[in-house]
Amino acid sequence: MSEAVVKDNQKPVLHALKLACSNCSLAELCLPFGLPDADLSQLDLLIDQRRSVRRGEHLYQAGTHFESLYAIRRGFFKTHALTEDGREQVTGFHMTGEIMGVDAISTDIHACHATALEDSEVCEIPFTRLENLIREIPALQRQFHRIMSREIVRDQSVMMLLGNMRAEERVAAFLLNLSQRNAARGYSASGFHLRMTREEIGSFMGLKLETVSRTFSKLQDEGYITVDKKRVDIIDMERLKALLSHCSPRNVL
Amino acid sequence: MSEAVVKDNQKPVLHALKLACSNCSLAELCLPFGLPDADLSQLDLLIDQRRSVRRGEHLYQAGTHFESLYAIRRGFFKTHALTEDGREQVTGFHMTGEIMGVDAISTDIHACHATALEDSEVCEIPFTRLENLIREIPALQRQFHRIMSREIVRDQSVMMLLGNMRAEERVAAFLLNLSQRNAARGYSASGFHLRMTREEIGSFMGLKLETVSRTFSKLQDEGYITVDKKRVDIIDMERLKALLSHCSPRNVL
DNA sequence: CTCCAGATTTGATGTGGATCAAATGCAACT
DNA sequence: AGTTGCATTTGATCCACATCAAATCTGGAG
Repeated sequence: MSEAVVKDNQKPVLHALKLACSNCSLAELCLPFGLPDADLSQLDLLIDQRRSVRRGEHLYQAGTHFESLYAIRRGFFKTHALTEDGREQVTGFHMTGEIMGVDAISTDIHACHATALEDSEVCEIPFTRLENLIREIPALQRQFHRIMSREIVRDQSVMMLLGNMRAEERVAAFLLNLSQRNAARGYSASGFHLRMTREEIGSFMGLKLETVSRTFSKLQDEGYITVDKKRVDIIDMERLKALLSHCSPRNVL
Repeated sequence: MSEAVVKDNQKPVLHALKLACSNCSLAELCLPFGLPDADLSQLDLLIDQRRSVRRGEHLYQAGTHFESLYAIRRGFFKTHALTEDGREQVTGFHMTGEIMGVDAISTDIHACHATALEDSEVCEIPFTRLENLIREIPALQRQFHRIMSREIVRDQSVMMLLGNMRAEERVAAFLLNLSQRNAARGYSASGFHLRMTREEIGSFMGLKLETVSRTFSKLQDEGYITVDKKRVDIIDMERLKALLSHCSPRNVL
């Protein structure tokens, strides 16, 4: 679908305007981090396609052939897998500047689905060409390795969460994690709009949707947060963090 | 500290004999997979140090500076982190041919401890030099990316396990995983010796040690396996796999 | 606007695994 | 052999969360 769009003639103009990593504000969260301008423009050449994905549509599906990584330019995604009996397990939530698809490198097949939770745009990064460029630019190589490693650390702290924490702690950790990631993008750390349903939160955190809902209510009653459907405001950040103090030295989700 | 070890006694002789990736039987599980001989010898040059780690000793500790990855030449390790209140969470078990330490790339600080569960030997791979070599050898680059990606996939399937499965299923999945990895190394898929305690298994699987013990007993009573302290034999592999049939990811669309 | 399917909240009840407790087994000592 | 300290097993009880159920809310389609 988006292939057709790219080939249109007027595209190259938009192209130069919109696609360049060199003028992307997300640079320091994304692949270009730490690159000098000269190298940045090489990265620009690599990303010759952008895709927009409407809310509810998938960016890729589990089982399909892997060719590209995707950097989120705008929007919000979940990655998820289905079990044989049809239940779904959410494996992550992803926001602007984050790279999706690295799990597929090991087998050349996507291990999970990626679905937009709001209207989104991604930069498509052909992986073979990225590997070539990585060999030319040490700083890009280092940043790419960091991104993969960060994903491993992130997954391992989710493992700790699922293995050790009770419901209240899990939800607190989840909210604090969203808060931090919002802050890193220049948005409010204390108030935000949830893009996912209670069920998706529960799936990610190993809880049932009813438990997520009850826990939100409980945290609200106890003055940690206010919740109004998808809107969450953290009222007492310190106390919320204190809920987790005994769970982990550093690696909180 | 490891520098000191290298200096003592007869070590350098063993060195030349045993260190070469080129004659290492683990090659296809490890970094050298797919490399032509010419490139292999370059990899040999990189690995100029081997460390032996006695049972119970750590290979590295969380919080220490990261310099090298480690390939397990012989032995068995756990990686684990401590929570503030002193509980430990096991984040993985690692056997011959596997690479440890990739989680530290993101921050240059080790995110977890690595402790030998039996007397072991590892090849130390200085990371900066590995990155240099990776830029020279595309096949090595690809294999390294696969290894990182595989770790991500592995962690995500543990997340699914912790989020979805009941105790019996978790233990079955754990045993089947060990079985597969043994088989991949040319050992028996049906019978093996557990290197870790019930408590460590429980920590990894999000269960208490008593639950692990009870579940072993239950699986034995029902004819799936036999357990005699650390020795486990899988009696009915098919039925054991069937326990998981409805949990496994369905990658078809 | 109304209608309707899905999302959320809240209550009542059940249960799997945690917790508490105690006996036994086993390896490394002396 | 006896002692010590940890690992394991097994039983009894408890509780956090799942499950079942129902009411309410919400947003999108017509």
